[in-house]
Amino acid sequence: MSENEPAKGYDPHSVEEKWYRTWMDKGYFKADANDGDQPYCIVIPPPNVTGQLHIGHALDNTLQDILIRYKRMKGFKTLWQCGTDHAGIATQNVVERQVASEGKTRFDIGREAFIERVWKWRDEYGGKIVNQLKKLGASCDWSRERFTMDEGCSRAVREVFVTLYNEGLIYRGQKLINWCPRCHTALSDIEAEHEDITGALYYIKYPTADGKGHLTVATTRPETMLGDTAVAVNPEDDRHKQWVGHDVILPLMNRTIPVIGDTYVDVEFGTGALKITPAHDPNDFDIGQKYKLAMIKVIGDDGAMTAEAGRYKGLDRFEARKQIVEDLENEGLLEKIEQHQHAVGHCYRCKTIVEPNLSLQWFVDVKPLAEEAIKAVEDGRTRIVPANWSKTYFEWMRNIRDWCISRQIWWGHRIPAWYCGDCDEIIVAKEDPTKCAKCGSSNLEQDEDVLDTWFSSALWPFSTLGWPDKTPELETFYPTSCLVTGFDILFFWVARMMMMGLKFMDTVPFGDVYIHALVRDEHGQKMSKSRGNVVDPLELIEQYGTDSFRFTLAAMAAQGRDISLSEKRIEGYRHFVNKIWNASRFALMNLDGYTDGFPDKEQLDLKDRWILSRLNDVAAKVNETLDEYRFNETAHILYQFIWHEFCDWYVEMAKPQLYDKENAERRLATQQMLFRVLRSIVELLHPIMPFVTEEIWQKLPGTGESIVIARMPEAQKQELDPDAEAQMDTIIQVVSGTRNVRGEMNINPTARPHVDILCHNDGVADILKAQSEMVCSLAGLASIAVHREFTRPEAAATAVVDKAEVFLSLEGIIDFAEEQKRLQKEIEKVQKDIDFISKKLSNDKFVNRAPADIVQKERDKLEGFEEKKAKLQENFERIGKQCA
RNA sequence: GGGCGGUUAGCUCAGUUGGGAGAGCAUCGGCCUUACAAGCCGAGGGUCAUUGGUUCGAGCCCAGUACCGCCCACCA
Repeated sequence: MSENEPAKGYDPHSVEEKWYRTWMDKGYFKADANDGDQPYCIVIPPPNVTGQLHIGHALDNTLQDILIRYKRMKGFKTLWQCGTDHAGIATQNVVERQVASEGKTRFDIGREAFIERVWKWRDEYGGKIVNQLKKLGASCDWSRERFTMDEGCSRAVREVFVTLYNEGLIYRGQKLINWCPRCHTALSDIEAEHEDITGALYYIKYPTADGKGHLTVATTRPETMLGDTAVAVNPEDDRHKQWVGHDVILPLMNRTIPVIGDTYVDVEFGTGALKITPAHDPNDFDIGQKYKLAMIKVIGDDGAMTAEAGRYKGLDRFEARKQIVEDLENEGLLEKIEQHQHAVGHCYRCKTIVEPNLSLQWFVDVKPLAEEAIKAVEDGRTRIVPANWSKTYFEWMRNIRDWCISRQIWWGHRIPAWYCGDCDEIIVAKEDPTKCAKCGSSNLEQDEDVLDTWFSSALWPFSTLGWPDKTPELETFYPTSCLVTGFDILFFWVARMMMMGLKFMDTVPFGDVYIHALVRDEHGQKMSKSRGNVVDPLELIEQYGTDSFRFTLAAMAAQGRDISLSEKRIEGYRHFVNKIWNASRFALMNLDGYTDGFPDKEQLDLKDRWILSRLNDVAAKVNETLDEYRFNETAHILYQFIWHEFCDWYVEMAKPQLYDKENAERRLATQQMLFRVLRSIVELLHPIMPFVTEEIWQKLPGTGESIVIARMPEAQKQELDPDAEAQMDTIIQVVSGTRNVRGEMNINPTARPHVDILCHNDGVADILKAQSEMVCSLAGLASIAVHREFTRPEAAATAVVDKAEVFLSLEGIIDFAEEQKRLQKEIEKVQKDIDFISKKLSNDKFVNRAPADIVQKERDKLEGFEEKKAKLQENFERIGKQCA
């Protein structure tokens, strides 16, 4: 055993920790804006400070790290801008729970003290996800880590808010918004998740004021009737149109409300009569505005009925619903109840059913911003990959509605608006004002609300680079190169970054948006706590090592399709890591006598020229597929090449030469070649598997400081060698053919038989002769003899391959009947091929219309198959005689 | 209601210019051969959901159907 010999199995944990620390100490991840190279920048989708690394983060950040490491190795000046998001509602919820465990509410503590506690919480626990990203190997520039609530980001937020306000794109207004009674805040439209549930449609009679009849309305939310201020019917509707202009009595409240006629009402639905509750339904709100109806708010911000709800005051909204239905029934006003499927909005943070509520909030008029954002994708300034996501993007952008940005919580960027206590002035300013701009009063109070968390996230690509200051970072790295994220935040985040980037930087925030899929469980089910199928990436890393985990994610990341992650797969790739480890171990065990350098062209033998050609082909494909975000192809190309070409064939072919210390020159050339290829392999693999590749690279002779800053191999066209590949193909066919016979015939693997090869092609025969030693070693033979003319032996098994016949003497080794059966099977197989192609070639249309080269190819193939069949037939008959 | 995906080997999935279907795991047979049993050598397994069309030729292009999944949407 040599002192160079590494451990027999690869142990990821110590290696990972060691190298990550080293990389950090050496500052390899730090970007330098003043450096001369071309920039490449990715901004991280900032994880919530409250976050735990889940499988989605793992995929997202693995892909980003692959790109970043790849570009870094290609010599780009590379910045992976990282940081975390303050996550307003989520974080506030966490700290509120903490406070609740002490028996208090945030109101008991007060705003200032509460915010202080959130900061304290953040300082204590907010680093968790950052450390988890490090375990994943993420090569972020941690020295530039940002937080959406830090001083710089906050300044950017104010700058943007004030500018948009001054341009009239931010305004304050009474509108219907989605209200979460549990989080006690307004939400934007996309923060209300619509879910189909089976509810009920209640048919309620509204008696007419003249006492002569009634109109029946249908509603899914009877409790809102308390706030009804009209009933609407379609003026075309013969059933109801006579009531238009008359009044009805609102049951339970005994309020007289008008019947109005509007074509909005669908004659087909329900009874064709629609109750109008402007304060609690978006459509009713519009109708209410149109007809100047009163807006009566009967459901309060806590989800309980208000004083306007009369005797139902104080009841929870769902309790009130029950009570109202019961009361209507008692009064004989409930006509019927039907089952009804409909979509109900839920808070995206706490899943509580949201209430459409009338409320005074701040909004962004996004239409003008969206127009630019649409153009930028249309004309390709930003490319969405895969392209079909741009359809979704356009669809949303074209139907965009005003964005409600105020939140009634404490944790977040407080709205920079002050209200004068002495006049009606609203002051919106970057700096906190001391007195009213209109009346000079110092009786000012700042708006209590904070901004939607996504407001600050929308600025992330430029706020993190120093904006509104003109920094070298901004100059160098904006627009960023690529954004990598899941489709679930296409609207929340990507779309808004596009709008804000274009508005404030006049340029798109990123050239490419790579949208990846969702990670599901091994059966394609969405991972969720309730299903109990959530896998923890940190546990997978613990169990399989980071490299195999990352490789799995990359290998599964086919564009436009969700990932079903199975542990079996990760286990398989752990074997792959180990395979590479052991191949390196083999090379290092045969290091003695090695001197640095590379053999001259003349010293390269067939196997060397072949592997060099293959390596360059693979390098080309790795570069190409990474440039196009085809991560799964990159992974498969490398897997296939490393395992099945390099390990299975090249290393095996190198063995006899490495063991033969007599031929020092040949041995050295092979050693040098082995290290050269191995080195390129780990370099190509490094973006996907950062740790094991560094560990190996460091052990290889003549490398350098770190693989992190090594040069990514690129294809050298002059190294491609089609001749060598064709010749190796022959060798591989002969060896495989021989092995096949041995395997099928159950010949003792330790036996070292002699083999005769019949080959009429001089070129091929020469190659086989020249490589006879190699063929013997690969096929486990004692010797081979290549013949141009040869009388087929009586007792031999046969492998018929392209351009050659292999004869394995069977004296006393096997059963002739068995061999005959095997040959029969082979003949049948070939016959099928012949039939297929003959049919094709006898079709005039094919012969006449298909391109000539395709037709010729088919003819050549047919000739080959027929030749093979003839040989098999001959051998079959010869063996038949033996049987008899 | 609109839009987007999916349907390929027992399982999970690849298959980008249309030219006789691939991988990993699982299965079967043989090997502790001095890098690796987390391995080596061999084998079996698919009318590529369905119907029709374009084409000399379709897993791939077009149209329809079925089933599954996702997103968006103010029919109460």
